[in-house]
Amino acid sequence: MCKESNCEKEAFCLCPIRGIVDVVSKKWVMCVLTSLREDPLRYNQIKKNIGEISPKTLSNTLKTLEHEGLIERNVYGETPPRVEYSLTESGKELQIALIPLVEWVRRRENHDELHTGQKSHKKNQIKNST
Amino acid sequence: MCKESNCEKEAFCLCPIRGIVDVVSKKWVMCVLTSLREDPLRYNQIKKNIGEISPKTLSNTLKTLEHEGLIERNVYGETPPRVEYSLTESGKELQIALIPLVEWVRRRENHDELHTGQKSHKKNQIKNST
DNA sequence: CCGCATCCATCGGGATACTG
DNA sequence: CAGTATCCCGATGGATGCGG
Repeated sequence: MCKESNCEKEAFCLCPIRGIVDVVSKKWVMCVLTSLREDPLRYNQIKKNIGEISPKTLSNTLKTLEHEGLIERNVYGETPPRVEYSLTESGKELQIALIPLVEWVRRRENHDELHTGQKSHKKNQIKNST
Repeated sequence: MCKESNCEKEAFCLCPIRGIVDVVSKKWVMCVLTSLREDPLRYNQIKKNIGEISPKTLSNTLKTLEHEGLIERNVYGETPPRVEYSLTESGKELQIALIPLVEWVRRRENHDELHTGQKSHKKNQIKNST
């Protein structure tokens, strides 16, 4: 039994993915992973791709992803220095595992537009009562 | 083209799911959704199921999930008051869409144990340099 | 070019007490 | 029972400047 939600049928418990969901929900992780889908990229290429990300945040994001085994960091001892980031096998498999979620989101957006004429979700979450 | 990560092939871009991933990554969302998988539950039943969650946090979590259309809130005008929460169709479909992710996590945990004798990920992320 | 160091604002979430 | 009100803390991420 999962001790976090006390669900009996552990095979169907969602709690095990809390860890990875914490990771992929970091603000820029999705964008970085998507940027690396095709080819290895260098730090500043990723930065330019995404645009508004600050260097510290990109740095942290890349470290987390490397630590999780989702991307690889390859250093080439050149001057000027050259560092390339690429997806690992695990990272590619993660993207595949996320496809059904992408499709679910797209379906939901379509329903929203059909019923209400606008996208209703995903903006304005409930905020803490301050 | 996705403007967030500038990825050309929008069909494969992960950015669209950032919204829902933000939601499901809230600390207790997975546990709540799992708790509701079988039957409708009342506020304090969910609370007791999960155990350590604070009332404010559970309240906010439920509001967010309701706002996202993933759960339904049913009030029965009784004394003492009775409020039941249940999954909507959309909520059930979300859980189904997450199954590949659950399986990916399980595979990854198995690999970790085979190679290192322990679970290596999901603890100690890199923290901000303070 | 690839970052790290520092400062700062914001936010999610815990603990606890209280109310309709 | 089903929440709200209040206070508090740690973590995240933006902006900017510096270093190898």
